[in-house]
Amino acid sequence: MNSVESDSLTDKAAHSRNDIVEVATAEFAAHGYAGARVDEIAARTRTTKRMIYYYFGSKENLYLAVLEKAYAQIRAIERTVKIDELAPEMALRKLAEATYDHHTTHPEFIRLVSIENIHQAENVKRSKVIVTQNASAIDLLTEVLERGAREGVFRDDLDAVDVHMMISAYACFHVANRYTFGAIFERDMLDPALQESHRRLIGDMIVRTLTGSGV
Amino acid sequence: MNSVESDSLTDKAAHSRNDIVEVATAEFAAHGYAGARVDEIAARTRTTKRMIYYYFGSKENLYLAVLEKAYAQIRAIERTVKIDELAPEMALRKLAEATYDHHTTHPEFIRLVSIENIHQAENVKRSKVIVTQNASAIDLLTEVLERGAREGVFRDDLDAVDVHMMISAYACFHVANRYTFGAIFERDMLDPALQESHRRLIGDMIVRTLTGSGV
DNA sequence: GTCTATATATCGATAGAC
DNA sequence: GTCTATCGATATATAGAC
Repeated sequence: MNSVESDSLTDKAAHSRNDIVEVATAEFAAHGYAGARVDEIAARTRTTKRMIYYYFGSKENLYLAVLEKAYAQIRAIERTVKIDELAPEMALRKLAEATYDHHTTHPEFIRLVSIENIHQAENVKRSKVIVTQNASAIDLLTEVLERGAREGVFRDDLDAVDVHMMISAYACFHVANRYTFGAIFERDMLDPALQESHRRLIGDMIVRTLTGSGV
Repeated sequence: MNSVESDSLTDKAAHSRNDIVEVATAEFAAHGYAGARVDEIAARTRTTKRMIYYYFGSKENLYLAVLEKAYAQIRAIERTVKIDELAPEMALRKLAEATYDHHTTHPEFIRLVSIENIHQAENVKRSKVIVTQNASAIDLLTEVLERGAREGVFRDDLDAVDVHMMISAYACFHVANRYTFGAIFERDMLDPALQESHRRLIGDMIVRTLTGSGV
């Protein structure tokens, strides 16, 4: 009996569950909720379709599990930025870049959000944990904006939700609309050769909107 | 025989086709491609399911017809702006506002674009007319940016596709992510009470990104 | 907990009369 | 061109042995 087989049953079960959720994430992100096939998910795991229903009960519950795991992973985006050590403009730029980096490296998450919006966010609404965890995403932003406003470098007529909206819009669009945009303008927004300039652009956009003047 | 019934057969056929496409647009936008039901579309038209297959041959072809009609309607967004009569900053602001106005008043279109991206734009790619028509969306923008750069009011390291990306991102996000954003931050981005300020914000954002300076 | 086999429902697509 | 009725394929979900 080798080390893998000697795992306890509960560990194996947890592993199976994770395996299923991981494959299901890819499947839902690739084909939408209705387009995803439970058979296909089962075929790509080491378990069977019977086990999916044994663990999750239904396709809908499996989708909810996928959604909660995906949303759980973005809690910590802002924590990588050391807000207090930076001038407000630089802190704001770093926060924008952190969101940009996360979204461009987690396309499945963005696609799941798109799918969820097609269904009017009914599953997100149902999950208390998703809402409360993610609403805190604007806490650090609020801090930075208030400090910048106190110091007189930021305008004070935009709140953190407004700014988060602009940041998310730019970062989401890169991933969510990659294919139609690429087809029409013949430019892959996620081309590695463009990453550096697009990363600079989101910082410019946000900082200038908060600091600049314009007609 | 009244005026309606005296319509020629071809007119009636065209009317039926339009009726089907219109209902199908709502159905696809509401449930995604796989989630949309041909039976449901038929039930909401004055024709029958048999007629849908008679006219369009398949669900996929019907979806393509829906997509082409939706994309055809956005050709003229920029034409409403009298570019030449305005200073570059104001022209740019007006172009951004025109896109914002279009997207926020055509949610079905934005939802179809989201759905199309889930399917990696395979249908948009198949339609030559969609690609060529929409690629021209940046022509006026190019003009304005070049004029602004010549006059020294705009930076010259961003091209029209970059700027179009920022504008589209902001405008699309409002509609496409309305529900998850609303669920998490308890703010409806399309609330009429916010429309004026959000419309001003997209203008600020774009103009300041092009003109301003920032850390 | 895990397998094979199968029930049950639904959906896209079609037959054939008029 | 338009209808009713229905086929055939496929999908979610479950039965029951081990």
